[in-house]
Amino acid sequence: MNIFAHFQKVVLQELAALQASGELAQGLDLSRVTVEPPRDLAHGDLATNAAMVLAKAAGQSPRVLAEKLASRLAANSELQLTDVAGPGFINMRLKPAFWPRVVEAVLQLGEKYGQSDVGAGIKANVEYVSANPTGPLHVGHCRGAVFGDALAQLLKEASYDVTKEYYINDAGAQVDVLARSVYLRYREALGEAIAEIPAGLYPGDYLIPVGEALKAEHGDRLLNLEESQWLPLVRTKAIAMMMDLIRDDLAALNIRQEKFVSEKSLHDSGEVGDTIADLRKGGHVFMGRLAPPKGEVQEDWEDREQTLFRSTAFGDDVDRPLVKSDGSYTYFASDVAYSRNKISRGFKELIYVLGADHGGYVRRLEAVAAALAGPGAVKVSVRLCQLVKLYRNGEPVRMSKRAGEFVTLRDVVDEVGSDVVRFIMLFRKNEAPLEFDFAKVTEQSKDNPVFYVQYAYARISSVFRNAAQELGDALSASQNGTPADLSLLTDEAELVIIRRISEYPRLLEAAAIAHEPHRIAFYLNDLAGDFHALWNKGKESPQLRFILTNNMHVSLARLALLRAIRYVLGNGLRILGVRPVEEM
RNA sequence: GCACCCGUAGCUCAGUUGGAUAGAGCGCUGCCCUCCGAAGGCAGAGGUCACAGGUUCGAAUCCUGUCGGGUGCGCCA
Repeated sequence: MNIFAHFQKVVLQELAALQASGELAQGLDLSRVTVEPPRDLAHGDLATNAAMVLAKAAGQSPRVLAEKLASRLAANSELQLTDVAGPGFINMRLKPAFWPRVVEAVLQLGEKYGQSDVGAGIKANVEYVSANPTGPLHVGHCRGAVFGDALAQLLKEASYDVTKEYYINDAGAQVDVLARSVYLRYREALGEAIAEIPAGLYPGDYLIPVGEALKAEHGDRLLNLEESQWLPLVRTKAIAMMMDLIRDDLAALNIRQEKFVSEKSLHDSGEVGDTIADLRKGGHVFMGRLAPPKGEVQEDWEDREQTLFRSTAFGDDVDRPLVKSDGSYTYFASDVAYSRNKISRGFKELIYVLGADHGGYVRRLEAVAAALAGPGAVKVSVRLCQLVKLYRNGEPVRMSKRAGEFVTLRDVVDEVGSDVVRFIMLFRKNEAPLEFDFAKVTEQSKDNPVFYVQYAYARISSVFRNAAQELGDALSASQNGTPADLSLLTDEAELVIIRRISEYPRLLEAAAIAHEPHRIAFYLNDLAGDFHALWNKGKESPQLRFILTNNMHVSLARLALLRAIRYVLGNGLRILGVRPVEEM
């Protein structure tokens, strides 16, 4: 139940009636007609911009058109009063009897309340994390991981057919470096003294178990082989174990992607070559020269003719090379093949969650999809996540790049818990930098949104524990179908909450369309604030408490409202991937 | 040099994709509470939405330019 969508329909019906009676021109563009909550409650419960949007095309003044529409809306049985305000807004106030229906709808729909069908029938692919399989995830991966996961869930709640995906970069030079690093650990496992890890290799201790696994599997047989012989073996084993490590890290954040695509497999299967052939057929590939990059002077710049993808035809800044000077494919070439792979699996929306340092990739990813699928056939949406700065009691956490001295994702999750990490990472829009202070995020106070929201949920749960004792049978009867009289919810603080709850479906839909899960987090913080305010009123005025043994009807109505609040809090937290807590 | 992101209260940030008198938390000021319905409450002050133009009924939001901060710019992945 989305009351704004509901009354938008009502407004459109009345506009059609005006057209039928000749009071309004035919053939108007009605797509911009909206029904929204007004910014100021004094204006009413709903407002429509219909008159202002249509005035020009209809050849009428906004105020006159608004008056006509308002007088028709005034006859609606659900509306108490309508009036025209400002430049032509129509403000509508709902009859008080309408609000209980919102609460009823929440209680009836429960965990489904707020879900939308805007994405029905749309296959969407959300690719996130996709870190190189060369070691454990570090804190920098946290934000994209949480963002991608929450976005995927948000889209699911809006009925998109979502696949959560990870692209394994297992084909480049960095995995050969990984293999050589592991080979050293293998020799170490066999008893050799390896001293310091040479520069250019991965020094981390997390590779020691890989060396030992190789020893267990092969004994000392690999020692006598040429590098060209042992490297593929070692590499395969190392990548597999690194991916297990990464999957464990993600699991610690309750992230489980359902599809892992290997870059190497795109080469092995011939898809990279096929894709370039496709592009060539489409006239998107040519031999040409690139201008040297501006800015920083590149000493090893070599002007040469090379195989290029004409991405400038789709709005990119420069054309992109597909083949390196040694004849092998570029990373970009396998990226193109991966795009084609996704498109061939039927996805209509390709969502990439990347770090802010990948801003330069947006245009070329859009260009690739347009070239492969045709302009506009597949929607590409790149979400860039800005950096996370770590603090401890206000002091920046220093991270040395030497010798593996970085803060891992696991360090952070182990210290504060996945719920805190997830909520904080989502309590900022993705393109803004984020500060993460270990002290602040675990603080139990109003300015810590994680605590504030979870506390609201826990407080409600606590009310129900007490109510079960104090109200007993009457409570269980009301939960088993005997409806509470919700018209008894008349306090302003209660109505504020019902209004807030009524906005949730609209908010969820907008957040899904905009790919902005942070809106859910902010909404939950607001809803929690409304609830805490109501709770505090009950401290001042005992007659506003939830559990009233001397006024069972009011008490049951308020408990019904609390149940509705708890559903909405729970539903929102589910999108964020944060567990609700029954008690603190 | 070019491209992209950002610029909103003293601080940290929201702002329902163009709506009405721009909001929240912290901090500040003033009252209230010492209550396990605990991990405080209520109220107030605080704004040239970086700046200058433009688009229209209407702009923090869209377009152009300027200033400031961040990120990136072939044969790495």
